[in-house]
Amino acid sequence: MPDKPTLEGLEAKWVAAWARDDVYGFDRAAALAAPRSQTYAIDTPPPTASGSLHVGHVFSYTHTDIVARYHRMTGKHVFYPMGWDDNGLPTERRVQNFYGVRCDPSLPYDAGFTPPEKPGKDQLPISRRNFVELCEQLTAVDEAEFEKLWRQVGLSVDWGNVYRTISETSRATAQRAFLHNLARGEAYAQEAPTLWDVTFRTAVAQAELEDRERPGAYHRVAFAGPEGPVHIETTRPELLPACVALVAHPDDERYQPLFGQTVRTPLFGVEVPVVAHRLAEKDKGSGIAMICTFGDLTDVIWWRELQLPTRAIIGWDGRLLPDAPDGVPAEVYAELAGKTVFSAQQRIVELLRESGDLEGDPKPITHPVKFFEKGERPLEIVTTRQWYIRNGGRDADLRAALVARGREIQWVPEHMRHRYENWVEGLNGDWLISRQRFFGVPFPVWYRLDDAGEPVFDEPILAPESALPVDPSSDVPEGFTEDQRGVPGGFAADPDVMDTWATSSLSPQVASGWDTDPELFGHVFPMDLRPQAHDIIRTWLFSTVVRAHYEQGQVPWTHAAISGFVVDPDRKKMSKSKGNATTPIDVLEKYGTDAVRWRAAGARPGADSPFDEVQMKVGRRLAIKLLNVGKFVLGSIGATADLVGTPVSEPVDAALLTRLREVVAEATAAMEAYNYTRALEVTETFFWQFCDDHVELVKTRAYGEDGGPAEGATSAKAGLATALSVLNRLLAPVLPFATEEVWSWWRTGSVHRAPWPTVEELPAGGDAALVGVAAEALAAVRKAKSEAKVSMRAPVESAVVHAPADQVALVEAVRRDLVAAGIISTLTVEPGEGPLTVDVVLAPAAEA
RNA sequence: GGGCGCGUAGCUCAGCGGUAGAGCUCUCGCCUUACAAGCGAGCGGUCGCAGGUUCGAACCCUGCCGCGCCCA
Repeated sequence: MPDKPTLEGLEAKWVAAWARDDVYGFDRAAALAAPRSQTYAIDTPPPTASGSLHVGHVFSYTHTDIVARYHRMTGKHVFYPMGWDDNGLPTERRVQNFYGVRCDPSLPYDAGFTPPEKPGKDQLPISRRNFVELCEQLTAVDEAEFEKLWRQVGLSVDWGNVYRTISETSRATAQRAFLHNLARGEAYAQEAPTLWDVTFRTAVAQAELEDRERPGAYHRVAFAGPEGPVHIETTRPELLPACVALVAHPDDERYQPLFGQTVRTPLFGVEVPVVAHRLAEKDKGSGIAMICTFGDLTDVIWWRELQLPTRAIIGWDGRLLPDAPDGVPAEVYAELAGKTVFSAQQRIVELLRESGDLEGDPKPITHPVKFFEKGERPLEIVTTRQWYIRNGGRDADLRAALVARGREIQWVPEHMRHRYENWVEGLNGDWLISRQRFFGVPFPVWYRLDDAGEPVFDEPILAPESALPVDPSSDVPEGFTEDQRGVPGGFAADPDVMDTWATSSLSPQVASGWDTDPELFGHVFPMDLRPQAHDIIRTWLFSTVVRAHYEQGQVPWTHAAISGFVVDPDRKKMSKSKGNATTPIDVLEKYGTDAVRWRAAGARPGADSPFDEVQMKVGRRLAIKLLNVGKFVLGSIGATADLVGTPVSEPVDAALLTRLREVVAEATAAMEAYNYTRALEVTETFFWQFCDDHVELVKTRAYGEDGGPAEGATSAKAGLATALSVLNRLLAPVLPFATEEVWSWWRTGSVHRAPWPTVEELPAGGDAALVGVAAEALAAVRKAKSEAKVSMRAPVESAVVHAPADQVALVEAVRRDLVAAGIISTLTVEPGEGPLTVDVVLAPAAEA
């Protein structure tokens, strides 16, 4: 035990010791030999390896760690893996920026390639394989940094069980699950209009959309009707060549005469029908709108339900296609071809003005526009061939089944269930899982090429499961040779990769060994806990439920614990992109890990909490206090381990331990309910009362200096030792470092493997009410001294306690300690009316 | 527009039918054989507003107002 205990250095010391002693390893054999209820399995969120961790991450991962530590102390085998989400677009972006390269799949692999020292002005095109290698290299570096931070945070994960979403196992798992989905008809490919990000040149899923308010303008444009002009108002006049119909509401009397007739588009003179549909809004603009292929998702619905032709004009790059669509005069379209959407709009507006078909000036408005959440340009809709997994967006029965799955999960807090149900019930399409990107899990699919070299999509060639994982762009399907790749009569790889969520939605399967250790998987799945933040309920949580529903016919976990965000003083979510993120490492070093964890524990599940450095000091103070009281009880007072649990003879000691039974019961119930905040609160409140009142009351007796019978000293020491042992363990999940330090001074083994305290290990014979009465009496004496502005060591000549009749005996019970702690010469106890009061007469020497 | 959550002391939050709580801040004290990075005491609130139910309402019900998040 050090002379002057401090928090500094505890992290380094214990992180190393825990690793050396494998304190947090998962004992597979022992777990499998025990009943399932003795295992606690956690589906840890794999952080985005290419991202950066901020204080918000530290908080939420700490929440999970507190739960894990609690369950470990109750004797369970805690299955607590860590994952890194390194596959996907964020990594591609980081590699592009870090090395100044871009992926050009048409280039050959360069075995001797080394990336530039510094990114150049222009991005250097490199082959897909070289690009993927850079992704692998950089994520490995990033992941090592993450692990270091997590160890410093004290996460008790099993570092022998770390997975990566791009690893061979993850790729095989994702491909196998996909093949199963395909075989069962749960996955399919379809050529369909798709929301498309023109910057990243990839399709995006509904879950990745967000609406952003953007300025726009209504352009009032005249179409030539049978009996004069028909005016529509549109924010996207550049889509005029893509117009296939006009639409109004069936009840709209203004346009009923036009239904079934045709009108001619301005500039292009294309005949388009006027149709009726319930989704047309009478009070929006002129009440009649043009349907284009495609301007927005409503256009897609109209196009599909009304069986309209397709006149696509926007290409993958967001520019107008080189050729006019069928039926649109090429000569008029020619000068628009190749323009961006923005410049095409400008030109069309000029042309409409010249032709007189634009009425008045455009009316500026602000309206919501759909964006890819990671994108900076509005999404377009292009028709492409994509892979989907059915998620209920087009099937009410499936939707209901998935809602029912959500009800099998216990949500913490309960109201987060609504987020899930809202999302599932609002789905309007299946889950688009293919991405036109490079660093991801490829689809294990090839296509035969016909004599014209066109892929035969109807008959995909699937990789055999025994061969997984495969890379169809380098592996060759059975019955073909590499020289047949890309030639007529040969074969071609499916060029796409799966979206990251399509792999991370299998995190329970990946982490639990579905593909590698069926025995383990059978034991730990469904897992006990999915911890995550509320922003990804619609993505990660939902997609994981979908995959387990299909593959295992079960929910993937029994509980979902949803953390809130750490927000800045303006209540904005902390995030790197907003520039308000606090780097965790500085805070951890300034206040110590335990202090930061203490603050994290103060954020209840689901509740956002503001980042406030002042609060860190409070946690730090608690951790220091624990070191100090430990040193005092074990050092100065000389309590020893063999006294833990030995009988106490003094009522004050018995009362303390009986009161502690209530604390243990309440803290345990709270932990079982995932309410670590409440567990800490009751423990902490008791802990400070223990330090400030109980220790102060009994220390003279414990020293054997109060002149009373000698058993009193033994009783005091036994009470202190027992309480310290219990408090040490109750605080261990939140303050792993300080508690381990104190534990090491007098016990063997790690406190984190010690049994969680139970009510049974504490005596029931005391009167818990005595704790409060003793504190009240002591406080009254202290108040007298404080008001007299004298030291707490000032002697008291006489004190007269007026106690309610039913408390007189309790005051008598604490007499011995009260006299010693208050340095009271004569203590009288009298029954009185009202609350307990003490008349204090200070000894003359003490008065000023 | 729909859903969910939240409005309690200057700040952060408990309490969710029976006399308004904690921590921080602030003020005033105190070297007390663990801790001055400490200890003691004190100041501070018509519990968002308005109705209703009840013997009794921060707490239950209704309606407003404000804030946040999710979804359109």
